[in-house]
Amino acid sequence: MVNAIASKPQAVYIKNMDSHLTALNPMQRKAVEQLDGPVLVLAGAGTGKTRVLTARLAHLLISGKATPHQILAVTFTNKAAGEMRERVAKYVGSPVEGWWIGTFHSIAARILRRHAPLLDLKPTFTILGDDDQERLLKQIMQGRDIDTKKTPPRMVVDTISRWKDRVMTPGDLGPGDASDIADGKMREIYREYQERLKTLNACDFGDLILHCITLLRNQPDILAQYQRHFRYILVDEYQDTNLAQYLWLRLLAQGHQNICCVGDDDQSIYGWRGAEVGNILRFEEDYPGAEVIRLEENYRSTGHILGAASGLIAHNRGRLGKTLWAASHQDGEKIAVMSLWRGDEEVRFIADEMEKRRRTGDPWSRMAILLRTGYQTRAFEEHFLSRGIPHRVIGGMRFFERQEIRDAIAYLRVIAQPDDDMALLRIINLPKRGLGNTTVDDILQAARSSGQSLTQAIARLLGTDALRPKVKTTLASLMDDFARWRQLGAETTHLRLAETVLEESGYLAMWRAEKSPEAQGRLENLRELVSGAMAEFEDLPAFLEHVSLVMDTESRKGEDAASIMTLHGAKGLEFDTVFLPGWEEGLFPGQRTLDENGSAGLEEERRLAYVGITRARKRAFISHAGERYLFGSLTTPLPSRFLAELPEEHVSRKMSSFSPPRFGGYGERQKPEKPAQPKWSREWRERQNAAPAERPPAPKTISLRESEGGFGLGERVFHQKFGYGKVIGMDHDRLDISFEHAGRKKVLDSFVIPADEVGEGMFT
DNA sequence: CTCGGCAGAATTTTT
DNA sequence: TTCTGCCGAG
Repeated sequence: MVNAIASKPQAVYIKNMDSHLTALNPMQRKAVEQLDGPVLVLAGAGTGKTRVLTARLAHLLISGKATPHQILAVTFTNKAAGEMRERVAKYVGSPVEGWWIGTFHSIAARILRRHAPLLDLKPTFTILGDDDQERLLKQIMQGRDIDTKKTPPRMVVDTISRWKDRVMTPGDLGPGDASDIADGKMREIYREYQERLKTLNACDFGDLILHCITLLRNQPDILAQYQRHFRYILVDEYQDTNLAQYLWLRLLAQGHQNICCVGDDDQSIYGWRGAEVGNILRFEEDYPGAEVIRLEENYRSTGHILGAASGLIAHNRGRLGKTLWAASHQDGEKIAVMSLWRGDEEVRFIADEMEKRRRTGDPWSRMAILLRTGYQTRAFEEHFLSRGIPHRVIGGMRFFERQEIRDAIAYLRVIAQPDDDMALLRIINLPKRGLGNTTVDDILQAARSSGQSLTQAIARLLGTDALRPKVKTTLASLMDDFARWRQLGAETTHLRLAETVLEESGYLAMWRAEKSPEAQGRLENLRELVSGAMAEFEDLPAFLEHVSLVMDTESRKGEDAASIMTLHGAKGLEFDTVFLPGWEEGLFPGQRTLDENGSAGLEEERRLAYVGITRARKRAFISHAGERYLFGSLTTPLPSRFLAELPEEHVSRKMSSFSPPRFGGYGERQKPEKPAQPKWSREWRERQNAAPAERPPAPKTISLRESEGGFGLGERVFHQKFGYGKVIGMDHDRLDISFEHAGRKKVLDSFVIPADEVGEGMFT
């Protein structure tokens, strides 16, 4: 049985026996060399965490304490796992295939497949993505007459996932749990959901860990095998583990307790999806005698950046406490805190600043805009597009989550696993075949009452008169198609198969027929799926397993482009120049977080701010606007409280001198005059005055244009809407301007500024 | 069954 | 503002 766990033993050739220890600082070296017993490595941002992790792995091998197969190394993301594999491969001459380096979920799935029958599953069980989960739950809810409008299935999915994170089965729920959701029927829904999963021979992501725990708890002999087998355990991003993952690790580490967890409590930003900072805070209690090693020497950022970040995070309670210090003795530039009048001005300011940096030789790829929410990206994207700034929006819709990709995969799933009902349901009427809700419900009904899968039920119904003739013909032909494709799959490559299926099913034709601009992109994605993603795998089953676990593909990299992404997406990355816009109350910290999670939520937001600042190597710009269009209406947010928490000695606060327009804009309906100072300016000042002495002074408005009419004939000016132009006439406060692109217009002088004040001149 | 129109909502995200 | 999902009409 133990041999079943390990794949075939391989010889390990070590390159450069000691190279993994050179160039480590004393603390890093300790973290690498302390191999036995529980170790917690508190690795602050930029302190060389990955390097320690891989060096430690190499050290285990070199010291002869373990063979590759006896080490379990767990990460959260495939990206992190991939990087670890890659780095380890540099130390070791053999390929790292078959090693136990992977994500929690992929390793759990691997264990689970070996013992599936013990959990009432077939080893071929499918892993449901969240859209499958959502559709399944929606079905269940509708079957129980629960209004899916009042209770969005998404919410139910999340609720169940959170329960699974906390290892709660339907039986563990008290009557009070989530009684406010779904008419208080959550417990029954959850129970039915689990039953349906079993029937479907499927697991969701939570189940992978949960079933594993059940297995290890109920089968002491199997647990003992794994405990013996994994002599050393390494865990990355420990602060992100949830209760289930924590227990899973505990089970495996019991006994030898050779577990090394690396993490940073200050970078715990996934509480909302079940991560328990408590796991890392409690480590020493959980593993008595644990060695705690702090990595505090930061190799990434300048002194000012670290000072500002440290000062901010110091406002959090309940942290283990670390003091980052800069390895370089350079303080660098202070963090620039920018107060701007309007959201669009903020966008323009950042674009200006980026272009300026670009002109001095900084590549775009070393600049990033980090945002609290996804929808904030749009404004930047649009502006960058119009200005020709190369950029990349990271995050967004991932490749395997795209509709067309999931559809195509559903076809392949039905071919590989005829009983995969979720997949069949997805494409049964796609492209439209006249198999609508009524028909599908009938079939579902029939399948459920006979305990068969959909495919089986359809086969049976085709032999009866239960179906309308038209429907019967359609279904028969669809089933014939699948039978033919399965046959084809045995004869040709999975790539060829995929092409044929997409073509013959009419799926490609469906998109070709659509005239929308996206349709073209969808076809390209499908081509990419076959020639790119699928081509990397041996056969269809291998590809499908990968797909169910991995929702990520590397989009084209290597091109020089600035990054636009959420703060969450930026964790683990670094850039020379980082822009952090939108630091406004309600947005960052987000209103909803505050409402729902109170001070714990606030602290997590603050950690997010900390993560953002510490992404910067050389400089950071933090900004907020006094007015911002949000969902179509104008808001006047206050500056984020985090701005006031930044230590004064590490920031320089600047304010836009661009006079706020008193009207909506040229040619538009005139709005009533605004107060001389925006709301945020006054209230912020009040807050500053009320605050203790160490609070920063209120930002000063220095050079609001003294008076109107300061323009001269022939002067080059800039207008927010019309761009650059030359003054060719004046009449009191009205200027006659010939714009370079917009032509000749008459505008109020308060709408334009001298062209040379655009960009750097905009601030004092 | 399909399509068009309208109402309502709109963090953060991995596996 | 923009997207989604639902309902009603054909």
